[in-house]
Amino acid sequence: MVGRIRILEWEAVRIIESRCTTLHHAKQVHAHIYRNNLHQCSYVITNLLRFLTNLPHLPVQSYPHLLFSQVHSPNPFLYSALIRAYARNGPLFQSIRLYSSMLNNNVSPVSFTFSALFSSLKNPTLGTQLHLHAMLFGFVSDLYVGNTIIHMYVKCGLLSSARKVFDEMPHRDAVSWTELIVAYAKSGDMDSARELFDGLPGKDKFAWTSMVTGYAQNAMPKKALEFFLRLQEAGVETDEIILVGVISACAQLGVSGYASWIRGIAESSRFGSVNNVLVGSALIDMYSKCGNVEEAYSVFKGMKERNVFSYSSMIAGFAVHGQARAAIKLFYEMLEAGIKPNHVTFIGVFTACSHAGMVEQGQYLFGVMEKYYGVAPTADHYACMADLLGRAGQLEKALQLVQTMPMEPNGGVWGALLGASHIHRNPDVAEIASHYLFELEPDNLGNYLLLSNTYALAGRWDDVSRVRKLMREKQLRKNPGCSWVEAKNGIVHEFFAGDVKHPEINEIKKALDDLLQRLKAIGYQPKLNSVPYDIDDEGKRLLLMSHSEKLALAYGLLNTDAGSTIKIMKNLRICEDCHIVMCAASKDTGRKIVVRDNMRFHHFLNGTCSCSNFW
DNA sequence: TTAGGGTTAG
Repeated sequence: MVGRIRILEWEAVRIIESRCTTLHHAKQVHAHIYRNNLHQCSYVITNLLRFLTNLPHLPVQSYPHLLFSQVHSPNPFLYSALIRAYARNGPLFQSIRLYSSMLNNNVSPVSFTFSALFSSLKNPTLGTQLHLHAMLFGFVSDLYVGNTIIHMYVKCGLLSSARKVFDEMPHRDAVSWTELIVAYAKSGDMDSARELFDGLPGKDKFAWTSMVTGYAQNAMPKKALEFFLRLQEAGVETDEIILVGVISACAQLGVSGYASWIRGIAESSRFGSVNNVLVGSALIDMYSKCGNVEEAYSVFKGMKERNVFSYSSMIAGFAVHGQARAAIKLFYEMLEAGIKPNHVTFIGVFTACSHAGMVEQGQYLFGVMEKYYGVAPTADHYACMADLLGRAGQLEKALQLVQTMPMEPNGGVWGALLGASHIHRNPDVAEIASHYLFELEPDNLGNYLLLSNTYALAGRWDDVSRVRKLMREKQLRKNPGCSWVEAKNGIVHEFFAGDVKHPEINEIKKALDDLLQRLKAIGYQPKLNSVPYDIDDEGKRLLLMSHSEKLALAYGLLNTDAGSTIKIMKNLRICEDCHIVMCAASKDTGRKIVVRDNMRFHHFLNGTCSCSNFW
């Protein structure tokens, strides 16, 4: 008889494994189990639960508990399986209650009990208590339990506790290492991640990927590329996740040479943009950040499948390149394709409206985003609206919106208002915005500069010195302006404001001087009030001449083929005078000039800019 | 029974 039951149990588990793909099937299988009088068998029900928990979107609260309650004397594995079910799909307190009732019924936990408890736990108090229990029952030296405890501490943000567990583990595996490497990377501590990685004996694909994506996510794109090359040398096969990390690194570098290099690698792998929505979306973002929005769109068009990421990246791409109408059009195409926009999509849409002065369109969509599309506006969306109204010159309305918004305005909101006050030279609104900003972001230098420049534009030099003094007291120093330009051999040259170090500086200065003379002949006047210092006009003229983007432009004119686009990147916002010069130079030389500043892209062609002077 | 993922504004 015993043997017969064992065969039946085994048979039931086999049926569970082959048939339980939906809740409906699970119920059929359960009926079969009941008919065969196996519904009290912990082993069979544990397996059924295991499959149920892996099925997505199941009402785990009721059905699994029903299964469980039919078993008269559940064994520790069945308890643990239900604990895991509750830990995964909630409510969490049920899993803790089950654990206590297990102890009360004198059922001793097994290691699986603890890994089930820890797997989804994010409560540090509970986590620490259960860690103690695991120690008392002698399970902390178990590899799985140790790994889930590390996982739990990482989720709770207690990195040092996680590290302590790691250091004390008698046996570790690749999971233990990677879990910690990723945790350090996510916390921004790439040095510790690197240290662990270097000490890892057998570096597998997960570990390599974590380093590449970690560097990419922490704005260290060159390091990310370096590790990608090392990963290839180590013979690790590239997959879509690695590619996405490297593509994102290339996007940050913004250099077209790197872009076409990684594109080639991606397209010649199994993970090309046509079939892989992840790689495709990353490429869209990369091309638009490299200044090539046409290529971004061509990747987008070529994709077989598109999701909310692909659409949102493309919309944001159009937005920062000043193609607002294309962005809005794509937004409506997205809706027609049945893809639900998310909060990021709306940021892109509002940015587009804002840079094109499309106030009514933006306000309309802001008004209906929750009602029609189920996306509740966040403070970030309010920041976009403050920007939209503010840029369009409706500063009072923008201020009113900020003062009546339903949540606490964040730095972005006041920052948008301050930026708009600067554009429209309104020191009064600028003062209100900076009052809050200096509280929220006391060390953000840009805010002090905007306020001081707004005072300067209004000629309020006493206030300028007051803000500058504040900056000195806080020991905030201005980042030097810096620009990069791609020469025709793909090498990137760097220029600082007032640069004298470049080996060809004399030729560059001569070329710039010649250009400015020609531009003056067709009416260019240096915009002296772009200089926020109280110095004489000649000093202002010299300072403007030495701006890094002008040096980069002159270098680009000397070192790129006639007819090709000159691509310049700048770490700060382009100044009004440089913007005028770029416009005029594009007409004078017949060249297309693309400038990526820290805000957006400017496409200069035949005397005009894609931003329509909205930036 | 635990580990790597793309879109965001001032």
